[in-house]
Amino acid sequence: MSQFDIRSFETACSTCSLRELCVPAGLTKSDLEHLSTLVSQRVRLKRGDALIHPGQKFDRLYAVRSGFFKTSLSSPVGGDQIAGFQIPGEVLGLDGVSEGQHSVHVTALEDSEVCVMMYSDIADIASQNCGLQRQLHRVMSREIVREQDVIMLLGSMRAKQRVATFLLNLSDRYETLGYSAAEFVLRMTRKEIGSYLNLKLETVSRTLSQFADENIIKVSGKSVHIVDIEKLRAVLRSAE
Amino acid sequence: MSQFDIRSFETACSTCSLRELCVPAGLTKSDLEHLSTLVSQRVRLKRGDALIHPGQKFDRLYAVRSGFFKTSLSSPVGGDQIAGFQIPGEVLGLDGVSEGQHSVHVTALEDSEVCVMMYSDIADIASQNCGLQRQLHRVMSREIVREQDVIMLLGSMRAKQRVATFLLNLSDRYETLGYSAAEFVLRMTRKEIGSYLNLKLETVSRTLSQFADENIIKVSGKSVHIVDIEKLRAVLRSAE
DNA sequence: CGTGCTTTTGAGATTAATCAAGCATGGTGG
DNA sequence: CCACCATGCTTGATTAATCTCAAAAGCACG
Repeated sequence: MSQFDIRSFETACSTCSLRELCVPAGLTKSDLEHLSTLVSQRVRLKRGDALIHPGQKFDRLYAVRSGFFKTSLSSPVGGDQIAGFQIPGEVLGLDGVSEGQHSVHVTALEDSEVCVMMYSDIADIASQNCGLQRQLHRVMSREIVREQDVIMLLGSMRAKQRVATFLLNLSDRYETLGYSAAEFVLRMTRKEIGSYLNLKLETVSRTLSQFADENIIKVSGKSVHIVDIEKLRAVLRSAE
Repeated sequence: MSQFDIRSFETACSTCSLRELCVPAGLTKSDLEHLSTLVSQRVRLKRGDALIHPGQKFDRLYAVRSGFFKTSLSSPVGGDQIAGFQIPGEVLGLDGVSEGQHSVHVTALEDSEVCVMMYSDIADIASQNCGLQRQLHRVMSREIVREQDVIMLLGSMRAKQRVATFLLNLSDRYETLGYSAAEFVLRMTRKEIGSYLNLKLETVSRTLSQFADENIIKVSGKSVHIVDIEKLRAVLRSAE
């Protein structure tokens, strides 16, 4: 993917503002020194650029440094299904380890930057460094658990509950990053939300309008303001 | 879970009939010697026994040696959602690595046996043995990809396509184990199939009957005979 | 300051859920 | 070994949730 603007290495993991949320989380200072040799480069992407596409050879992992990504799967039935949205601190490319090539499509939804880690380097360093090995396992397992959450979202909820879960999840993750949990901008379209939640875009729009009518949220285009987070949580418990 | 019948170690991985389908797949002979020290014990479970329950401390992984399992998630909305079925050669417990405790429920659907591998042993050995480290990563990544398949199943298919996908997937996996791809016994109830596919049991039953009417399969209770696998595959492509 | 894409909203169609009844199956005890 | 009971399965009729089709309004970008 040589069309990208490649920046030389500037910030070490040990001084990165994301270090507590990203791969370095929980590593000791000496582990971190090992890790820092790992990030071989950074890549900048413009909105709409693909970072990973199906069939692409796997040899590296990415950590989102800034921006916003979507991960989608191409259905054998036709069409794409969005499996997740990634924000800074989250890792991309883990699907490729098993077969040596990627099965997913990863696209930047806004101008973004990722840190590149060669898998061969990771494997080398992990075998010398227990903490880093453990952390790699944790990152992979976290992805397994995250996908289980998506399976539950799709498998056991009504439209209102899906949209509520989606908003609460985004809110949590933005809060973890130090942003407002109550106000944020949706980086994706209604259609993309629908693809993720297995709803049509009209249903997403209607559900958001309904939440607004009930004074749970305020929506204006892509900006969302969660007015009453308890009511939003209550939607999950409601039977309807 | 000390109520289980624990058998002492009898068969080494290197001579296990599942070695090409299980954790040992792709390892060299010397890797295998390392691996064999890993399987500390076997556990037998009776139908209905729980192997893993939510909140349980994570310290080991399991490989299915014989039998049949279901993995389910408890929904915050209430009720359970089945996230997958596991047959011999498949690995259980990977969700626990990230937080040190399990989030899933794993239950035997028939009398079964699993090989137990302590995670601390795995980590030790993997750091000395590249092949095994790589294989562990592959196993975890395969689980990520498997779950992506479930997300797609739930997110982009109609009832007929879901049931067809379910049958084709089971057929493939049984074939890999050396069993018939055309005839097999469903180990789970219609309700459990429905929970996995996000359909009600009546819909599962109706869809199976419909496939039978169209001479795609023969069904008699829990036994399934795939009569025309091409027609079954064609269901996936059909728009309706 | 259009022009095209996204979003909203409405009305009607469709899929699968729900409710309901009877039938098969498998395990149990006489 | 058979009868019985509990559980699981099938099938039908109706209902509810979401999709589809349609039209207009809002926005964003060139």
